[in-house]
Amino acid sequence: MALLMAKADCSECPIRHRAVCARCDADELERLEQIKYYRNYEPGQTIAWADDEMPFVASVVAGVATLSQTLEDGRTQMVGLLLPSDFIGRPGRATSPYDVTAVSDVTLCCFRRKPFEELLTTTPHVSERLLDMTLDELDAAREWMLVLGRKTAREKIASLLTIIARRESVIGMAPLSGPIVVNLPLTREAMADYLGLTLETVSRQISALKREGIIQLDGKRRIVVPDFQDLLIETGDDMDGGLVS
Amino acid sequence: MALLMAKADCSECPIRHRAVCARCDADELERLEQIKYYRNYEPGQTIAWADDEMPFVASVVAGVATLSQTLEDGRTQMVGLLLPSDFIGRPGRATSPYDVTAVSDVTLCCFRRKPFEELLTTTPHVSERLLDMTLDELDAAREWMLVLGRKTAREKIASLLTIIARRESVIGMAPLSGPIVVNLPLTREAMADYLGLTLETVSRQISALKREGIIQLDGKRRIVVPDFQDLLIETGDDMDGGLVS
DNA sequence: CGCCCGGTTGACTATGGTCAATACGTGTGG
DNA sequence: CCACACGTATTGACCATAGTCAACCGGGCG
Repeated sequence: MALLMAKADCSECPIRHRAVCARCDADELERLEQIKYYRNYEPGQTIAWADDEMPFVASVVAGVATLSQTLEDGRTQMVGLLLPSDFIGRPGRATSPYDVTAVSDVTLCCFRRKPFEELLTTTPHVSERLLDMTLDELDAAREWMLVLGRKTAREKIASLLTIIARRESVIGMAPLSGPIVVNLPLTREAMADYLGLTLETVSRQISALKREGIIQLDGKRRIVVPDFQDLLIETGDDMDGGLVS
Repeated sequence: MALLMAKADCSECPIRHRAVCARCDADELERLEQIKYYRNYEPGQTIAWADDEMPFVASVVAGVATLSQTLEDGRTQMVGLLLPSDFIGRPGRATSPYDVTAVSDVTLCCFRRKPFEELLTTTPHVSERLLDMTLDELDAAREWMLVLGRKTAREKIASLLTIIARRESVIGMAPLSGPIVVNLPLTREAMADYLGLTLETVSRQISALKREGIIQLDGKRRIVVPDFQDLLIETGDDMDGGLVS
């Protein structure tokens, strides 16, 4: 279960060097500490409804959350996967056009909106970092557009697994060669919503990849990849990008 | 054909109040003038290849350009449609992961990379505006993810037309009720690349919408929409959003 | 005139969606 | 302790949407 830290010291924070506060010095950190507070959410809990007021912006400290949009008739598309250090909310706007939902136990480091916006104008280290993070998210969204628009179901599944594997490895859990383990916190339905597929197709394609030995299942939510290169080939991407044997 | 302005005065610039320089005062504008120069491109011309060095960042002054990604086997996905006032390039990175292509005659207002990056750190009005524009693009990309992942071919076409219509109306050419005219500068193939479809499917769906009287063609690149509400219904979106009667 | 490019249309196919039955795991209550 | 129910996942049969391949149209230009 999620820690119930009252107001942990920023210098101890697990996302200290990757979140919006990454470039802050001790002085700036102190100003952030003034306006921050933690909140915890349980799996399945809604953090914010689309177009509702959100009194804060926040960093994900632990856990996984999603951003998603839903059409009138129920079709939904996930548009963001929020892992630790990712930022939630838009400065200068009190509502988010997306539903924000906790997928696992989630801990947020929240900042009251108004003071945070003031801080943005007075603290270049924060606004610069936020610009950088936003540009990264824009690149990620555009990469995802390629997946949604042009890849086959099998390639979509492989792409999702490689992206989660890569992000886990950045967070520092595993190297990206040899057999690796991917903890995917998503249900089949959530994967389908992310990939623009139905949950049946997701299930079938995962079964196919398993049958062919490209992945192995260890329970429903843990996937073992014996050879990451094999999985990369299935994504349909340029795979010469980098390592030569 | 595109104007060949040597170094027009910023205060005369058609995108003065919407581009990255929108919030600059006379003083800041002057510093921008120092490092700017114009470049023109012809339809079909490549402005930048993916992963090649770009010595500048730029604002689109006139014309239409696209951002796109291509897989090894030739499948391509457009990930951005650049209209006047849109920004090209990423500060802090010398290459773009996308192909940038002129679709019509294009005029860019270019800034040499290094001086522009220095300006970013010293001129909050520019960096704030850039953050805002980037957040807008992120929202647009995410809206597009919904189109790519969850909409039918017909809904995709309708969505593209409404988006272009909306952007043209912002630029100040037309109201959004009653019969409106959409100038779409894209070939069927470019539309297909944007929508994640084949050009045949684009052609068929446009024919279907025409047959049903929702749109009329005036030449190949000009579309008349007799009733914008009818088109909105075809997008599959929430259409109660706003106007009552 | 004839070619080329962009567009349209048709016939057929394939990929992924729909609907439905079945399996599996976990927590609840008799 | 077992029975059951519920949520999640798998699998199958069938179908619909969009993709493929190919023929044809029409305007502009050498």
